[in-house]
Amino acid sequence: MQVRARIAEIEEGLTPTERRLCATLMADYPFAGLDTIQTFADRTHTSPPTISRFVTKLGFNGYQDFQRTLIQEVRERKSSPIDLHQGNRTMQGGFLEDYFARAGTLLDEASQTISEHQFERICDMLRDERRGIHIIGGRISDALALYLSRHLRQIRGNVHKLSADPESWPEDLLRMKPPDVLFIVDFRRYQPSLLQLAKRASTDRSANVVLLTDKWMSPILRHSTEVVALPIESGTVWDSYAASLVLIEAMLTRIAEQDWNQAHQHISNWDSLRLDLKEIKNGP
Amino acid sequence: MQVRARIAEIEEGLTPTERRLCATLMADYPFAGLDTIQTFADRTHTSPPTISRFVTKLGFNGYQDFQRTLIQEVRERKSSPIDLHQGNRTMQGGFLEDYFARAGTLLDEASQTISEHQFERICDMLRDERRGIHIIGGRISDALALYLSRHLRQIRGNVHKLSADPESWPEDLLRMKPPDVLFIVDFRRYQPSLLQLAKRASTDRSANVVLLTDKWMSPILRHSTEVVALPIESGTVWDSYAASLVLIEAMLTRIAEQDWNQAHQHISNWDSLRLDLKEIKNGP
DNA sequence: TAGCTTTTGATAAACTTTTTTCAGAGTCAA
DNA sequence: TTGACTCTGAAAAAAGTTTATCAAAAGCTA
Repeated sequence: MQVRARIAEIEEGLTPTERRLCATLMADYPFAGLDTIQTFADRTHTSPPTISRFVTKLGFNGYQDFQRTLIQEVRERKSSPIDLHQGNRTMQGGFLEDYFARAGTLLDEASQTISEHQFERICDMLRDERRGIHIIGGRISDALALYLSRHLRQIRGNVHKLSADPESWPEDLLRMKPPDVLFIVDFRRYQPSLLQLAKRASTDRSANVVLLTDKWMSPILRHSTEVVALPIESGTVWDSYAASLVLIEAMLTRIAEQDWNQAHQHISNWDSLRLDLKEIKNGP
Repeated sequence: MQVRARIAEIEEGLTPTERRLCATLMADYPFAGLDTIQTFADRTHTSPPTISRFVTKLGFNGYQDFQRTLIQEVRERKSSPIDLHQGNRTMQGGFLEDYFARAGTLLDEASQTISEHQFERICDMLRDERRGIHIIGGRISDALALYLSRHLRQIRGNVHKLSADPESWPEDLLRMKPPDVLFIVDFRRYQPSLLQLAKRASTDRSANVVLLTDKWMSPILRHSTEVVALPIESGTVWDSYAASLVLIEAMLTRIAEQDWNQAHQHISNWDSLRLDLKEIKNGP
């Protein structure tokens, strides 16, 4: 309650008209301050200059500065439920239970973040057998990329997992051709090398770049055909990638269900192949 | 959710760049839209005209109209904070929303499955620097094992990720010594080779085997010191490993928080090393 | 009441933000 | 490849918003 506090502090030294401003602001805090200065003036039957002087007295650097501060406050209040949990955690003693609850919240948020349409578009792309699929992740998110590629390979062919090592990327780039898809998982902190890769893939190789990132937006955004930004803040010292995993699973499920016969065929082939290999390995 | 809904409606007819705007807005909804048009353009690496056209397509009467609508939404949501999570649940949405809901259910079940005590015991083991930690997963769950090992390595030393290839296991086994931990992630379908590994590790090398499996119980059960069985049935053709990921994240968080100084030291070292390798930090 | 100070709003200037215009880049079909 | 088309951003124009100036009004003191 930064602004509220400031007002309380200096209210003594204000003029009668300015006190009216305070009252109006408090009555509809903080939204009264989010209108234009003109609207605010009309509502209080004063004039823009009066408002302007008022916020300056409050210590702000103009009306726009004041507004930005208010928005910031609203934004922070939104996330405060999570902070509340943090306080209660030690009291309740249920670290694990609490953590699972937080992850659940992340999932709820995530399902709002991506539209069904976009989801279908991405699935369609990944399902399309005419397209080669190239998958890579950042340092940490690479585990997710790996997960996707392993499973996708069970459903369809022509799936390539790019190595984390940039040395091998030139070859990978050469293998990409127009309708192909480069699926990148990139969470903060973003790696410049991946950005380069995405740039090359989209400009030189005309690949469709699909980006899975967080709300701070990997710079790869610029080179992407599709961008999905998921919540990752767990309210702890570590980010949580639960939403990403679930999204990836949802995609795989969707792709597999759409043409179940084909997918099933693939899985069967793949399984029988595994058995063969195992027998070979185990030997006599 | 007026604006959200409008976006979902017309998303089909949008250009790639405009879809990126959607993603950015959704990722930080609705605050991304409360900045100036210039700031929004910068964040999305586009230009003000693009944003302006976008909101017009959305049916607004200019950017300021758009902003006012967003503020109105915030104002209304403020009075009923619960509806974000509960309200939409009952409304049966599309595939994606449904899938996320199912995953949420899995998490709820999972938090009942493992006791806080057991959780603490496992964390204590993994935190103990005197023990070497050896990690491996089955074919598909290996991605989870990889995730665990990558992150654990940020917190403490002496963490080994075993290769999926049994050829290299003899060496790995030789490296294990009494108080060490072998952390195995094994979901159906279980691999006989992993069972062999677990058996050797526990009998010949006296390692503590910690097993993360599903309710059908990997046969490794017999050789394990600790067993955690998580729900994985998503109600679709594919199993979901969301609960496992969240559990692993919870463990990492717990371990890191417990001795934050030490973990922080590790992370800092690790980060500075990364910076030397010319990687950038991003985000707030 | 006169004279002084403080407060306020009309106006206009300064500034910021948004929209329009226009040309170049890219895409697609023939 | 060409030509028609769409998409995008730079620059300029327009619109909108905020602040500075200044004079009138109000309050206060003698």
